Amino acid sequence: MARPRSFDPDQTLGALKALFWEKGYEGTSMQDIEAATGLGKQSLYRVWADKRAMYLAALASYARDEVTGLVQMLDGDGPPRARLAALLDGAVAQADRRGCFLCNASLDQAQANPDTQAQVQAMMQMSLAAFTRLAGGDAAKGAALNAGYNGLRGMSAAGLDRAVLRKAADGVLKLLET
Amino acid sequence: MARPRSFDPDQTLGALKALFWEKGYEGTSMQDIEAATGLGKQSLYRVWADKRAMYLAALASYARDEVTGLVQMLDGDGPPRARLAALLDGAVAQADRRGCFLCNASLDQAQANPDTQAQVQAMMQMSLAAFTRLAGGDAAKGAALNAGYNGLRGMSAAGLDRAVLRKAADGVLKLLET
DNA sequence: GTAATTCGTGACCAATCAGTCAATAATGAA
DNA sequence: TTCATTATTGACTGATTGGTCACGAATTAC
Repeated sequence: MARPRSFDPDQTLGALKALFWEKGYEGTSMQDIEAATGLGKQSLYRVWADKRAMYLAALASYARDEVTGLVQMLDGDGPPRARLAALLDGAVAQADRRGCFLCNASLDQAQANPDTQAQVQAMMQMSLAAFTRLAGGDAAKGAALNAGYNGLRGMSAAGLDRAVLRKAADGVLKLLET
Repeated sequence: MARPRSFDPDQTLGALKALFWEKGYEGTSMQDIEAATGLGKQSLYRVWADKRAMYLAALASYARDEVTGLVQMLDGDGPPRARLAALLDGAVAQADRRGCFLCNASLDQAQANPDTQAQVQAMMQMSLAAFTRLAGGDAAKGAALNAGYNGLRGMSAAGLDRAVLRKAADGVLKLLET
C-alpha cells in the first residue's frame, strides 16, 4: 500500500558497475552517478545507504557476472589448453582500457576499506583456484597462470598494442604445457 | 639576490611519490600533501604548478628509480634465470599492498590524463623490452614474463598469502625455461 | 645599510563533495 | 474515495576540494 519504485535497482546496478569500473571510487561523484543512472540522489540513497554501499554492490555484481564467467570458462569442456586459449583470446580481443574491476578495486580501495578488501580477496581466491584446477592441481602453475592473466589485462589497460598482447597471451599459454 | 628555498624539492618529491603511490591521485588531497611534506601550499605550488604536476613529477621519479632499477636487474650479470629469480624473490619478499605505482597510475589516471598515459606506456615498453632481452629476444616469452611479473605484484597488492605469491613466482620462473 | 626579489604563512575563494530534509506526487488497501 | 505509506524532486547543509592572494620574513647584490 505504497507507491512502487519506478526503476529497476538491478538495472541501475549495471550502470553503477560501469561507472565505478571506469572511473574508480574517488573518481566517481554522486553527480556522475545521478547523470549516468538518470535518477535523483534520494532514489539512490533509498536503495543503498551511501556511496560506499553502491560501490560494494557494484563490486559484488562484478563478482557475480565476470568472475563467475571466468571460472565457468576455465572449468568448461574440452582440453584445458583450449579453454585457456579462449580466455586469453577474449582478453586480447577485448583490449579495453578499464582493466579488471577487481584489480582496480584492490589497488585503490582495498586498503582504504576492509569490506572491499575482503571481497577482493575472496574473488582472487576463486580465480586462483580455477586456474589451479585448470593446471591439473599444480599450485605453482595455477598461481603463475593467474598472475599472467591479470598481468595481461593490466598491459591491456596500459594501452599496449594488441600485437604485444597477442604475444603475451601466447607466452602465457605455453606456461600450461611445461 | 633573493631568499633561498628552505627545503629540498627532490626530497619532497620522495614524499609525494610515497603518498600518490599509496593513495592514488584522487585519494590524495592537498591537505595530505601539506601534512606529509611539512610544507605550506604556497611553497609547493612555487615548485610545481598544480597537483597534477606533482603527480606527474612523482611518476617520473618512480620511473627514474624503480623502473630503471628493474631494468638494471634484468640486464645484470649472471645467468638469466638467476636474475629473474632475484627479481621475483624481491617482489615476494616485499609483498606490500601498494602494487606497482606505474600500474596503479595506468588504471586510475591514464585514461583521464594524456601525459600520464604517455609516461605509463613508455615505462611499460622499457620493462617489456628488458624482459624480452632476458628471454633471449623471444618476444612472446618476454611479454609473458612481463605479464607474470606485473600480475604477481597485483596479487601481492590484493593481499594474498606470501605462500601463494611464492608459488606464483616459481611458476613464472619456469616460464623462462620453456 | 638599502633596494630588489623571492619565500613562507595564514586567511581566503568559489566550486564541489557526500548526504539530508521538507514538500509533493503516486500508489495500494480498505 | 480516503488514508496510510512510500517514491521522487529540488533546495539546502556543512565539510572539503584545489587553488589564490596579500603580507611579513629572509636573503643577496650593490
